[in-house]
Amino acid sequence: MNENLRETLLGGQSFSWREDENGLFSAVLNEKLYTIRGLEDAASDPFLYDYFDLGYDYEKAREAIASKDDILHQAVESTGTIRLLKQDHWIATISFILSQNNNIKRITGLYNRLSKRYGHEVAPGRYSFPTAEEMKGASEAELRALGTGFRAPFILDAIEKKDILSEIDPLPFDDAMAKLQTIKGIGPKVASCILIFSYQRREGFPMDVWMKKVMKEYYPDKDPSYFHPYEALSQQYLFSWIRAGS
DNA sequence: CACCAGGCCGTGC
DNA sequence: GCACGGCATGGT
Repeated sequence: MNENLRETLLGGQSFSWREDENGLFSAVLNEKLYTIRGLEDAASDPFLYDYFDLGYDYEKAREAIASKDDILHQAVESTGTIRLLKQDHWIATISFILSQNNNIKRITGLYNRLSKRYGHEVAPGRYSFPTAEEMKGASEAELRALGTGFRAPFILDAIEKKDILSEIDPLPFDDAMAKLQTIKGIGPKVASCILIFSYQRREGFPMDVWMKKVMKEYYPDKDPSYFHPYEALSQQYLFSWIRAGS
């Protein structure tokens, strides 16, 4: 089994995780500090089993994607298995609002500053990401002071409209996309990330600056439906591949 | 100094 | 409908 846990956890779908000098991954989730070395440490924990989507056959998907065309074959073979995490709706929403016109390193920094400021300490020096309720009293000036910049009013709007997040699940994909985009600062790219990495919608295909490059160069006459039924996973492999230098 | 980062909003046509 | 500038901040 060739799993690329580092790419899954630190490659841009979650900003909750960090890797220490011994190769251990840790994150505060579900009011607990989780520390794992590999997926085998997650299988026995019900929360992590769900979070890591362990019930899905990623090996089968990987093979299906790799056999689709030469580019996908290269992309898949360039890395180990990438999974689609099942993250908390609120955390994913704020995370990807923070992600716009930003880079992974700085997004992670903002995530941690919000946690320290509005969350609570769960283990020494480790803070939970704040719930919408915990962020309720935040002001725009305060959020800007933490470095969120022009995204500050978007976060405030998300707090205001947090109830939307519990109404997404039953909706068809396009309706779910549209509903998420009623929150300021959420456009098509951010909405698709939220749907994939929190609502298990595998038909999402986030188009960021990297993926626009991939599509223009390798799939000029194609659109995301070409990758059906593995849109999201194909996108993850292509994203990882192009970002690593193809 | 420039340009970029897992984009979106407001405006103008 | 599409094109464009602006936007906070930190890194290269």
